[in-house]
Amino acid sequence: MQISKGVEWAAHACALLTVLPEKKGLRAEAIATYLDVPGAYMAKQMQALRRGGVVASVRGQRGGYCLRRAASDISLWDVTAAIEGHAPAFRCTEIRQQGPCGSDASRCTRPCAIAAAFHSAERAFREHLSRTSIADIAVSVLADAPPEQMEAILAWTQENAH
Amino acid sequence: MQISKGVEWAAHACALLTVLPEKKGLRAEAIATYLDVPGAYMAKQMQALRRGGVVASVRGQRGGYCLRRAASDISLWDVTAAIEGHAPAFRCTEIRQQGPCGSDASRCTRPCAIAAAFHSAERAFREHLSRTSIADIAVSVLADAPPEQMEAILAWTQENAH
DNA sequence: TTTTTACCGGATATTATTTATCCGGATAAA
DNA sequence: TTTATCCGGATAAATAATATCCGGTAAAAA
Repeated sequence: MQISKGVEWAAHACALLTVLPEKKGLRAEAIATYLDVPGAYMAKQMQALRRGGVVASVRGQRGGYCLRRAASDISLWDVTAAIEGHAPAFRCTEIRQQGPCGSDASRCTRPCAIAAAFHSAERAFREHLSRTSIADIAVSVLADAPPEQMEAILAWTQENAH
Repeated sequence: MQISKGVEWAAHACALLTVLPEKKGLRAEAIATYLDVPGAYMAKQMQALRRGGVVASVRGQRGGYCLRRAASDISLWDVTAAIEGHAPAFRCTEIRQQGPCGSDASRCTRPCAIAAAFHSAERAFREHLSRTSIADIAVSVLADAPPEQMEAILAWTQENAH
């Protein structure tokens, strides 16, 4: 039961994009350099974020990525779902229908009690993530940063934004 | 973000063990036959359940597995943790300390905001599973079963219990 | 119009995890 | 002593996660 590290990278990338000047974008390679992660794979995650509607992309020279909505309107669940997909983590293989005492398929209209419990727990997980926005993350990160780091971040983004 | 199917098998196995007569056990191979899953791998999951304190085992001839506590005192989280381990699904790699604007390690006493959000969501997931017991599952399964299936289950367990 | 730069999508390779089997040893009943 | 079972480790195959590369497309700049 592991969450891929692409989710962590994507979340940090979104937090970085919040400090971007209006109407500007950051290249995938620049984001990878900022986070110190492999560029090619980071680019893959950015494409997934785009397909998930989290970020917008501009192609060609002076292209790059920026958030598609206000950071307060993008949740950690949006980011997670974009990278990992919407498929439930618990996969019910209908064991109750198997074996010498298996239930008849026609009788299995209601979901299996075990699957129902896991899906309910996953719903709680999702709702928790849905309540935390990228804006919340960015605020928390910047609140902990000393003034000189804040300046460094702003300077870096100004320098690398397209 | 997948939950291994060993968890599903283990949960069904525990539900089966609830209908076992007092002081009796079921062999790993018998459990596998009942659920119609590979015997060798099912045996592995039963060993994990034992290490996790969920079931007790008796070795030698007429050996087998039985629940270690009352079914109402075993939660789906106990089962999940026994199979998948207690490690959090989200692994923070301290990206905030990396790259050209990374934070100094000495300043990172509080957990990263992203990691904190995921761990909080996971806690909600765990607490949900902790509130569902194997007894709840068993009751729900048996409530849906027609009388002839209930008889078949009881007959099968009587026949295969040691 | 041509060149340059960057995203896009697919193919591919590598590594880790999951799924699955097997075997020798320990244990307890027959 | 024999038989049946769990136990733990080694091993192997299948699947998923991690990572790279390349040809294509789009858009700006020269």
